[in-house]
Order: sequence, then structure tokens, then C-alpha cells
Amino acid sequence: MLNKTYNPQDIETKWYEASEKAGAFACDPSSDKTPYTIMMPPPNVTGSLHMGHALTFTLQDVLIRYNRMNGKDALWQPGMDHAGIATQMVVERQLAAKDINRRDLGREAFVEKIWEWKAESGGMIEHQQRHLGASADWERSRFTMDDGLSEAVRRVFVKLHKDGLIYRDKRLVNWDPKLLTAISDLEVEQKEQTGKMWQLHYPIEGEEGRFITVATTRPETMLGDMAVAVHPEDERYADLVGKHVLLPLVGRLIPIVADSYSDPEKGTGAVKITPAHDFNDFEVGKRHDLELLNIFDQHAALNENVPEAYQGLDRFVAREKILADLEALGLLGEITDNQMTVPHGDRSGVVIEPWLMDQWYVDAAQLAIPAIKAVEEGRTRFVPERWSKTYFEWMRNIQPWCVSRQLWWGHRIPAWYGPDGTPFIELDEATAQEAANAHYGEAVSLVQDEDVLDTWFSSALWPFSTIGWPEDTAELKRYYPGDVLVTGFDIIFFWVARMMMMSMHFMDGEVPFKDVYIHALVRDEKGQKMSKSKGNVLDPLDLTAQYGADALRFTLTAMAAQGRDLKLSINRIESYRNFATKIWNAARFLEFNELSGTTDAGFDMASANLPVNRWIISKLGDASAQVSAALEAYRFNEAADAIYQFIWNSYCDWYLEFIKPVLKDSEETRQTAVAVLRAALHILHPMMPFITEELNEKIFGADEMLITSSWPTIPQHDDDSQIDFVIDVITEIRTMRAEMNVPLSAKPDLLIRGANPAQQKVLSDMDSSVQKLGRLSSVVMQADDMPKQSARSSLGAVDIALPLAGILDFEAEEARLRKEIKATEAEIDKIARKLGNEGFIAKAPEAVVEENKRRLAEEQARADGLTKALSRLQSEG
RNA sequence: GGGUGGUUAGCUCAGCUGGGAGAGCAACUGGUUUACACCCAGUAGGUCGGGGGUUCGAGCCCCUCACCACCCACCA
Repeated sequence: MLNKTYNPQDIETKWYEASEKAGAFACDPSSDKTPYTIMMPPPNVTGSLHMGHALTFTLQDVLIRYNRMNGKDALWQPGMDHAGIATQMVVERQLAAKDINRRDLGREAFVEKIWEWKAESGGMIEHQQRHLGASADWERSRFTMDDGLSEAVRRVFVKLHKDGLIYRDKRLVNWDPKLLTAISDLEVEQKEQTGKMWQLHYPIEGEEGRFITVATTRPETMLGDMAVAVHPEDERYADLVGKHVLLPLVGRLIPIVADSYSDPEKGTGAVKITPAHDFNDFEVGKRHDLELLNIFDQHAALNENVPEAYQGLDRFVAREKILADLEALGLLGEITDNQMTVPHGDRSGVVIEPWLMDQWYVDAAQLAIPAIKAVEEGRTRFVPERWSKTYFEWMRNIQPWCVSRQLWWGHRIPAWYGPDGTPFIELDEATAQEAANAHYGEAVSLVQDEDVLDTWFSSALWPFSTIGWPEDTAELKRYYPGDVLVTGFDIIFFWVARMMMMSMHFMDGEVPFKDVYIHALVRDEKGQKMSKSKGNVLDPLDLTAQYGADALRFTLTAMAAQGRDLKLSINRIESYRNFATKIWNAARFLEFNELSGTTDAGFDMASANLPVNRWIISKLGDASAQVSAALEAYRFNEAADAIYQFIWNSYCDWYLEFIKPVLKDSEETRQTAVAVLRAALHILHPMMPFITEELNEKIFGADEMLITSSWPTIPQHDDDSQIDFVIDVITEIRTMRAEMNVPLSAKPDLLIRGANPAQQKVLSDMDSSVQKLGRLSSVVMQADDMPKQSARSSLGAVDIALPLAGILDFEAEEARLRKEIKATEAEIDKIARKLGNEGFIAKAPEAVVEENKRRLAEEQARADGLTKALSRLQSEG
């Protein structure tokens, strides 16, 4: 016997383990089925499951399970990302607690520590994914730093270098002075701040008492100034161009140059140029051949290139001292508040400094060309389509990608330097050594590049590196390209774009995935980002513990339509938990009626004759088709709605209620009740894997798990004749009702659950089938003999029963009917009151006729309009 | 500065190519009748942000205004 309510905790683990043990998660490269591939975005090895993960993995799992059931050989390729900076920080923090610094430890020992940490604590997220029901092929799980993937990374690096698409360059980078590494543009977060803008007066050389005034938000950079720029057409400064200023505090003579970068409208129209510490100034410096003077060390403290008084000072300390010193000299001008955005490291949170150094760059603009084309040509399709605009926007303006990081955790750059600094980029040290020896004509000692690669470099290879590349494996042939990539819009640039670029280059121009489904990000119910500091984090595992994984999964699926933000609320989850309970109880109902264990093996739904059975089967067919269509179009919410409404409204509210009186006697009905619910469990399974497995076994005694079973085939009934019949009957009923002066609102529950004998009589006449409904007039006659109240109820029920019997879309028909009735009721009431009567009067039919005439006229007008439009179109050709 | 999305019931949101406005929750009324109160039956609630246009017909297309988000770039 089933318990009274569904208790998810009792069964989830059991079914998950059973499915995995049965090998249901594994793909089968030797199978002759069509492959279906989803590359799971690898979560960070440091990660733990948050709501965003829960959403993305649920949607992927729904697709995987659905396709698996539809005869595909499904590969959901899981794995984890080594997450360079994030992981290094975690381990550093742990060591710091023991008062150990990574530098004391040394590189090798530190990296060893990280591997140890990974072995112990890394990958917690996989367990959490399992709780959620993720049916990934865990046996094939990959790690971005495992041997195979590391090999792929080296290959790619070397090849890109040989192709001239990776190069070393001395440029300004975004330097994170806390993490002591360069970061890419994407890892810089612009933060809105109120800062100050200071005006500085620079004395003009040879013109005693004359100054040029510049404005800056970073006064400390003035120590690195190499020029002052004014606009070539700015008359205020025309006579100064070519002259020099004496840089205060430093005493360096620097030129005043004309450059259109300077905007006469902004500030004072004169701008200080610090080529080594500002991206724009760097460009100006190039044009005017200015020296690049680096004034910071790696911690962004001032270095030996500044006057001794400032050396070693932190940039912000130096700022104050410089301002004070300038003020003392009378060279400090106006100070104003200034609204500005300041670049911060997205990991460290500190202010980023543009810093001049050698780094490795990927020529992204070149790689982007085929990647853009692939999307333009629709070989890869974004869903929703508008995200392709975002993709194009970025790809068409893409900057060189700085891929080197001054970290220890990551893929070491395969570059070795000879004694004179010549780099040898090869797959391994031995090959580099050979190349170097050949180059120098003698054996030399090489030093490997200290840096590692950006984490995203290795994840960019994910679509092919995980299935064997660079080896030409069977998996690579079979599962590449993937069918769909499912991810959030926040990593379109970081990841999607880069996978596109790398895949196009290394997979002979074949796209990595056919579709990219971009889903929302999960927010709390107020639309706030979930964060620990706000205390609004909903932990998916807490929720699965409380409401069940199925309820959480279904909630996320049903809410997946939302544009950018998915505002998750508890009461939504509750309502889908209730849905699980509802199904549970429908199953209990079958059990009570001794239908549990009944198999439908010998029962063919197509053979059903009773209208009520034909009707529910037809509704089931609709639901199945809707779910399929919706999932294939990534309209997850529609899939969830369709099966929800079928089970709750059609099956539970109507069908089960309606068959109660006949269930004992009608074997066909018993079989149908079972067959339909079983099929519904199949359809629901991708969204609610656990409860469906449990009921499939407990109630239906199925041997085969749903996860390995096939999507149900529902017979289609040809029902046109029935529809005509029903329409006739409905018309008749309406007339009779009016003749009998009964109120028109329906209370079907009174009848269906019928209490009094007269009602039960009506029901028993009706329930057995459409043939009996043919004796409609007798039913109505009986109703006529009943007390008023009963008659009303009976008629209400008949209204509902008829379309049911006719396998019509009775809900829509019913809604229409009720609306119509309501309108006429008001009309009738009015007349009744005029005549001094209570309730309804015999004139009702006329009112109904009038109303119908009016509606007919409306319809006619509409039809005329259509005809008119049509003929106009025709005449226009 | 460039771009994207949003504005539909009290709340959170669906509404796919233009053809009689929907769901969940909340509210209200009635109901424990042999699956389910995590329930059933029913009711109420909308100038689809404002204005203009196209069309026989607009929540949907075009123009415009307002407000709210987000992304990118930059800021002397």
C-alpha cells in the first residue's frame, strides 16, 4: 500500500542508484541508434551546487532523458573545470590559516597541495548533481587538467602559435595587484563610484608663471607622465604645442603634443599622458613616440623609477602624498566630485592597474571570422534567437585575448626560452630542446615559461577534448558536434564564443554544437541576485530535502521561459510538490480500486469504445504531442504546463471523477485508467524522474525502468462523427433548458458525486456510454420530475457530460457555453424583473434567440471582413 | 556613448508566424461525497505602460514618449 502522502526522501536515492547501476546513464558508442550529445558545462572544481546549476542541469537532464526515451543514444558528457584563480585562492586561503605562504612552499609543492585538496574536497558538486537526478555519463567524466585534456591544450597552443594565432606581445594588461596576475578584459568588472577629479598645474618651460592645467582621477600616475596632449585645433593651447612643461615633483621635461585624443570639451582640454599606465595614453604615446615609463611594481606600489620620496609607497598612499606636496607648491587646482567607473578584478575585488608587460595573446579577431560565419549561416543557432545579436556584437569587436596568467595552478605554457630569450614553443620539453639545439647549433639550457593559461583556454576545447581529441577516437566521430549547448547568458563571451572559435579552427570548420539554448539566471523572489551576504540564497539541496528533487526540477522546468531573470519563489515549489502528491494520490486511487499490478500488456488503447475512455486517450495524445513539440523547441515551460494540466485537470479532475461509477464493471475503463496513467508517467519522467519510477514499479509492477523505456505511442481516434453528434445534442439541450426555465449555471460536482437518488439515476443512465446519451430526452424528463435544485444540477452535468462523451475539446466548449449562458442569464433576469417575476421566465428562449442572432451578425461581419481582405489580396496579386 | 530585454489579473509570470486575453499563488463563496485539505466545486479580478499609425482585425507589426533592468565600451 502506498502511504498517504508522497515522501521523496524514501525513494530518490534508491532510484538514482538503480538507474546508474543498470547502466542507463551511459552512452553506447557501438549502438546503431542516432547519437544525441550534450556537453555539460563543467562546474568549477571548487564549486558547490547553487540554484543556477540546478536550473541548467535540470534542463539538460530533461533533454537527455527525453531523447534517450525517444530512441537516441544519449551522451551527456560531464566533467569539471580546474578553475585556475578560484581554486588557487581556495587552497591559498587554507594554507594561510596555517600561516603558510605558497611562495614558501614553492611551486611544485603548492601545486601538489592543490591536487591533494582536489582529491579530498574537489568534486563535491558531482554528488550534489546526483541528488538532483542528473543522469550524466559519469564514467566518462573529465577534468580540464587531466592528462588527455592537458595534451589537447598543449597541441592547441603549439598549433595556434605555428599558425601565427598566438603570439607574445608587450602591451598594457589588466594587472591585478592582489592576485599578482594579468587578467583578461572579461575578468574586469567596472564599478560605479563617486571619486574625485583633481586639477594639476604644470609649469611651462621658459614661460615663468605660465601653467597648463590638466585634470586627473589618478594623480599618482603623474609621476609617469611623458607628455601633455591638447587638441590640434584647440586655439587656447595652439601656441603651446611643441613647448615643454616641467613635470612637478619629478623635474622631467615633457612635451606638449597635439593629438586629437584630447577632447577640448572635457576637463581643461589638456590631458596628461601616462603611456605606461593608461590604455588610451598608451596609444597616444605610440603616435608621438613617447617613452614608456613604468612606475609601479607588481603590488602597485611605486618603484625605483620615481623620486626617492615616493618609492615603495602604495599607490593610494602615494596619491595623498603627491596631492599634499603639489598643494604645498601651489600646483593643485580645483577639486571636484566625479562620477566614474573604476575597473576591479572580478575575483580579487581590488582596483586593476594597466601595467606594461609581456604576455601571450590569442588573435581572437582572426579566429572569430569563421565563428561569426557559422552563426550567420545558421549552422549554430541561438535559442532564443536574440542572443545571436549579443554574440555578433562582441565577436565583431573582439580584442586580442590575453591568455597568460601569473599563477601556478593551470596549464603551464609550453614555451621554453633559450639563453638569449628566444622562445621555443613545442609539445614538450624534449622537442623544445631539440629545436633549441638546432637553433643555437649547440646544446643549451632552456627555461620554461613560468605562466599558466587562462582557465577558459582549456574549457574552450571542451566540445572535442572531452571525447578524445587529438586522438581520432570513435567517440569523437560519433558525438561531435553536440546537439545543444545549454547555458546561461553570463558566459556567452567567456565560454560559448571561445568554444566556437576553437572548435571551428580545430575541427575543420565544423561547429561544436547545433543549438545554443540560453536560459535565465536564477534570482530570489524579489529579483535580487542570490548572495551569501544578502542572506537570500536558496540552497537547491535544502529544497530537494524539503520538497523533493522532482518538485524542484519541475519548478525550474516550468519557469524556464523567463527572459533574463528567473525569480524563484517557495510557493511555486510548494505548488509543484503538491502536484507530485496529486499524482501519488491518483495512483492510490487506482490501487484502492484494485488496479495496481494490472498490466496493460494485452490492452490496446486504440480499441477503447466508451466515449469517456476515447476522450481521455485523445487528451493524452494531445499532451504527449505538446510535450514533445515543446521540448524539441526548448519551450520547457510549455512542456511542463501541458503534462501538468493533463494529469491534474483532465485525468484527475475529470476522468477519475467521471469513471467512478463504472469503474467496477467496465473492464475497458479499468484498463484505460491504468494505461493512460502509465503513459502519463512516461511523459512526465524526464521532468520528474523519481516519483514516476516509483509509481511505475509500485502501481504497475513494471519490470522496465522508465529511464530505459520508450516514449509512449498514443493512438489517434477519428472523432468527426462524434463531434457532429454532440453539437446536435448540445443544441437540443439548450432549447430544452430554456423551455424548462431552469437556471443555466452548472454544478457538475453535485451530480458527479451525486447524493440523491434522482441524480444517481441520471448518472447511471449517462455513465455507461454515448449510446445512452442518445436517450437524452428521457434524462431530461427525469430531471423535470426532480425538485428544482436537482434539475439544475442534472442539466449542468449533462452539459459537461455531452462533450465528454463526444471526445470534443469539451473544456473549451464548456467555457464558451458558460460565457454565453452568463450573458443570456443577465438578459433573462432583466426581463423577468420587468414582468414582476422571480427567477426565470418562459420568454427565455426568445432572449436566447435574440442573442444568437446578434452573435450571428457579428460572425457574419467578421467573415465579410475576411472575404474582403482576401479579395483585396487577390486583386493585388 | 553603443546595444539588449522588459512594462499583461493583487503578486510572479506565460501568451510560438496578427484572428474572441491565460497559468500558479493570493482573495472570496460553498464543500470532508469511499485518491488527495499538499483536496474538490465555483466566484471575482485586466483601458495588455502612455500616445499615434498600418490592418477587415493589434497584447503581438511600425513610429513615438515614459519608466525599469541588464550587457559592452569609455570617462581628463
